[in-house]
Amino acid sequence: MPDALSYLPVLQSGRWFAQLPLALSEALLAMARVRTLASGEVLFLRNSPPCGLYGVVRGAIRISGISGTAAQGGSGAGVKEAVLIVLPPPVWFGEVSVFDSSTRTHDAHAAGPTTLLHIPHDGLVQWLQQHPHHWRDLALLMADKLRLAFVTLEEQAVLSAPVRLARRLVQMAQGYGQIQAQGSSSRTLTLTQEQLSLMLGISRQTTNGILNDLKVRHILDVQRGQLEILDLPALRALCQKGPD
Amino acid sequence: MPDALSYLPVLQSGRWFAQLPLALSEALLAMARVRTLASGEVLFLRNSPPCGLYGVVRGAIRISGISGTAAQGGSGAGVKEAVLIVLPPPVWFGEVSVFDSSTRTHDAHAAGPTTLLHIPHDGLVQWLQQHPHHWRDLALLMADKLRLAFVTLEEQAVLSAPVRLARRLVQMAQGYGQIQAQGSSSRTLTLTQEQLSLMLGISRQTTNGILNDLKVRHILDVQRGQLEILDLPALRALCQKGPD
DNA sequence: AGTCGTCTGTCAAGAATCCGACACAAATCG
DNA sequence: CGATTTGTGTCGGATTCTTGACAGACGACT
Repeated sequence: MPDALSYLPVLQSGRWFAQLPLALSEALLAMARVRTLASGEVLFLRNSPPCGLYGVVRGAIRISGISGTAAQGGSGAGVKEAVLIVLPPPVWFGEVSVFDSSTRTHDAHAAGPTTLLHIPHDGLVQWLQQHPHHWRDLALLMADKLRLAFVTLEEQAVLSAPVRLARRLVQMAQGYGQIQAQGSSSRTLTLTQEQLSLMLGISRQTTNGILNDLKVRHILDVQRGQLEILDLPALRALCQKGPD
Repeated sequence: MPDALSYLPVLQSGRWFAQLPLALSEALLAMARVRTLASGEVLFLRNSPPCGLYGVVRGAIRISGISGTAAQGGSGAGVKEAVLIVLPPPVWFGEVSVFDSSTRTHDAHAAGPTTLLHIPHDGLVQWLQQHPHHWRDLALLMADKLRLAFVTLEEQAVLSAPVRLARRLVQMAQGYGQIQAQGSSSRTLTLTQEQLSLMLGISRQTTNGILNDLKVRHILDVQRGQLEILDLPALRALCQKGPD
């Protein structure tokens, strides 16, 4: 089991972590426990008590609203799963419960084999009580997410499905604003079309149609369970309103 | 000009403010400046620098954004305004910028004659630096909003328009979870149908249709520029999935 | 190798929603 | 007071999206 320190390079590529005061980032690493999850394994479920802060260092975590991985196609009352987001490295999450000690609002599953750093709740809170000005640093994580949520909410209300899809892909490629350096103009996203459709609140078929269109235009490469962005500038251009 | 203290009863009805440690709530009141706005007046605009924290004590503040494509269509194509939310007393807002000192993500206008308490940015930050464990208390405001945003995001993706409308009305009637005591089973909301439609991301016509349906069923009273909830339990019942 | 489950591609029917248009009522304002 | 603006009610056609269904492709497992 590798030490938390060995993931420092990954973590440093994240905007939030990289900007932390040394005292806090070192304390986080010192308190961190490395945890690995198999694909699909549950990290926590809705309404479970606060368990601390997590940082993704490998794989991804799927945050979803209504659990239902039973995979029964069944034609009955479709209990739709609402995937909120799929978090890639080096994103940190779970901080809301650290602040208000309230229960989780969503389920968290591993999307593929995943490695996390886990900062247990009690230890973190105790440390913060002794170093209270770092509450602000932790709160910056919430501030980022709140801004992101506002943007997403606004887009959802105003933009058409194809544009929303394009924007989401761009956001994901940039680690939801958390990845600092990039340089590479292409990037591979590991998720199924169905997961993507659930994130956008549209049907799988519609998603498939839009994806195909992007594929024909050589903007994306679509493969089983993953998407590769071939032409990021073109994708960005589609993020404006113009449908076609 | 009344003193900030005179608004204490209103403020105390809010969940967040009421639960604050005395030291913080007293400091807020001491730093607060009372500010009144005429209907439609601008409080701040997107991209403006952080100006501090605000608490609504009378009237309401409309938080809105515009899908910012700066494209001036020759045909005068609609620049859609996306209303995020209309904040009634005793809601506090503007805290995100206090944490990250970054610019505003949205426009804030007065929806009707409005009175605010304004805690200027610099003074608040300075005070918090001297009492750093209160950063956490302020962060609770963000935690509440993040939870609310997550729920809204999920609803937007999964629920039908009529259900979303019902839920939004219920939420508004409860001050988005910020109003503690209630008791009154009816409540008047001051907003136009168009604003409501923009909040939900549906067209005015669709909104009008749903509203009419609720009116016929004596759940709502619909008047020019305002809605009155007549039957809150019935409205709550509609918040489940069943369309009709 | 063969089987099975998942993911993808595609179709057509039908529902929901949007859009432009228009009439009308209520507020606002000179 | 009449003129203008703003908000509401309503229509029908165009558009988008959903639903359900099915076939093929790929990967995993025995």
